[in-house]
Amino acid sequence: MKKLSIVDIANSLNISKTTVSFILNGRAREKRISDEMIERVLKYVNEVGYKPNTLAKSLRTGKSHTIGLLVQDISNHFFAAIARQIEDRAYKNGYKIIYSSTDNDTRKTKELIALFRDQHVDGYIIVPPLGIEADIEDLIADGFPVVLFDRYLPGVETDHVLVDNLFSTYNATRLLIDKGYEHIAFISYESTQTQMEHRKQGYRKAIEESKLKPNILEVDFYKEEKLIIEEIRSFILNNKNIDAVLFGNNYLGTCGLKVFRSSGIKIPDDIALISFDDLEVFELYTPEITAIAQPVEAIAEEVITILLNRLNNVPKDDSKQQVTLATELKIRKSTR
Amino acid sequence: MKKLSIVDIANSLNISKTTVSFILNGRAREKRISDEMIERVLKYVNEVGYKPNTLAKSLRTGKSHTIGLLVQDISNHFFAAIARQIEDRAYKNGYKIIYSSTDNDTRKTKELIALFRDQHVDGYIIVPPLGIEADIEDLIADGFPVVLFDRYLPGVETDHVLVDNLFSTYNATRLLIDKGYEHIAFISYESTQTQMEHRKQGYRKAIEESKLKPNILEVDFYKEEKLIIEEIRSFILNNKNIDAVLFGNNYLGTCGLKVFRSSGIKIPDDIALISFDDLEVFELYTPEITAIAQPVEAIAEEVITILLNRLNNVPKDDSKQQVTLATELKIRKSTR
DNA sequence: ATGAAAGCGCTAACAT
DNA sequence: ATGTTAGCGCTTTCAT
Repeated sequence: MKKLSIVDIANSLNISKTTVSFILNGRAREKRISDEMIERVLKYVNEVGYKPNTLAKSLRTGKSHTIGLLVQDISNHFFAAIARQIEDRAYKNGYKIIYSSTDNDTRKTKELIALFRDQHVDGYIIVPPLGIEADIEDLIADGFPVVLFDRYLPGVETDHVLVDNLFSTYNATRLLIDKGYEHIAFISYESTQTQMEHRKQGYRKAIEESKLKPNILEVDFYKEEKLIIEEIRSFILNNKNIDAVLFGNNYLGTCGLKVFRSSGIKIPDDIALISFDDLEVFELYTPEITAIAQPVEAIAEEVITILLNRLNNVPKDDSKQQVTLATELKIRKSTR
Repeated sequence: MKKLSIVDIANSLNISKTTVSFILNGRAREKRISDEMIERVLKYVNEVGYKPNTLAKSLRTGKSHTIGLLVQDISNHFFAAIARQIEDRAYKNGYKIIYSSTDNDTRKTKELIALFRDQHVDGYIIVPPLGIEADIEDLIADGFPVVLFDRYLPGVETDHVLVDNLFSTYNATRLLIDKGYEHIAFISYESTQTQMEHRKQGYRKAIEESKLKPNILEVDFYKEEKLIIEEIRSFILNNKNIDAVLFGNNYLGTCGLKVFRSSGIKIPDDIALISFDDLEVFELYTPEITAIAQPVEAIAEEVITILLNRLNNVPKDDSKQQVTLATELKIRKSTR
């Protein structure tokens, strides 16, 4: 059973392929094609199970109905959960997703963007690493819709959806302060990415407002887990006065859990703990871990809605859509 | 800056596009094109940053260098972790991934396969729901490489990579029996999918060998979490004699944890617990949960290797590649 | 050793 | 109201 083309359909019906094309693309009315013709074509097409060749269509129209999704790491639950939602909405709207993990690696990301362009991707959803500014600007200059999330690129005007990182850590730190903790550490990455910067600023703001002393550990993102754990461990062990720790993301939070558990540090009696991002493990841990939950569904929803609107040229106006969502501090048992 | 085509290159160089095409596709030698010509073209192409249009190439060659990946749910860690590895290897070998989650929904999967075919995907990696046999057979009949994993479709000859489900649960159940548990329940899905069937059989075999009584709860896969939790809870509460439970997968395992925790059931004192699949939460739970760990990396590695070989027509022989990997029973503290 | 030209399947401007 | 035809950018056969 060879694959049918539009010409085969036209020949079988003794009409021109133009007519078939118009009918198939819903432009029959506009072209004033007779109802019976429409009926006949549709019926036949359906009967023989004809499917237009999307590749040929894309080549002709320049649209691929494909969205490129670049997250930091698809195996991290935060990104996987968002990818899942985006995928759902995209497929429902006739878009396929091609995706990849950037590993926060600028070079890899550059290559990936080139690959996606090459593939005639219609729109981009990107969790941008640093150093990718120019590539994003090129994309935009060439008229591609791109929406960033989780972080943004200062100086690059794009659509993006973020959470209120600064307030989130400010709020969490305040909780700790209000509970009477006085030596609160913040553990994060050596990173100037906006989300991490803002989380640090939120922490600092609360600490300084209360005339406490900030104590920050920034680990190397690219180190392997074992080494990160050791770094955290020696930080904790060398700063005996620490009575509470705020972790900058879910990964660091679980690393912290591993450190405390293996070092026999009791939560919250010895040290209190709050982590950015919520995870099932935080809910199920003993004691349950207080966490800053990002609104995963809302983020995904905003991202894909903005992109789909751009793809359909709505809104007509050119102003960038930049939304900031609130997080929820889930207060559990990891603070006294 | 308009995108350059092969014709532009040819014109600028005052040669024919055929020559350019041959050189670009490494067929210059074979066509005995002069070294200086090759040099000149390559240099120019590089200079102006020309990239061939993959769409046009695909239309012409029928190859898209795209792999379709259909997992049950990309937000489940087991699938996300595998997807991640597959993605890495695929990109390294010049293949893009387009993916989607099937939700174990036959209709959705059928549509997705149709969409992928339509998109001229070169090869398929599928976690098949039931009822998809005919579609898979069509794919194979039409010459597409397809490799299944996690489960297979009895009666359909394909490449696949599985784990030794039967032995895994047999082994885990034996552990429980050896420790003296006598009322061991197995909680799984109402499902005739091979992986679930085999897990059940392994459990049964161990139980029957020891003249114990099997006690199985099978919940509805499609129910929402809350209801599944309630179902598990009432099962446990109505079977007071149960002293150990084996869960059929990671999702069910965490549901079990939630039930025990909220019902005040102590692990392992009141009930022992083992779960299929390993998860960070099992490692960090108090007590640490004994689990059957699947070799995630090995699975991904096998899957993509088999597919890539097929795509490159290696091995030439037609016999199906079917591999079964061993799991590892990580004995921790959830049994006495 | 290099080039002309057909054709992959589709859309759309331009006839009629 | 329907058809003719010229591409989209590429590969590849056939000619020279």
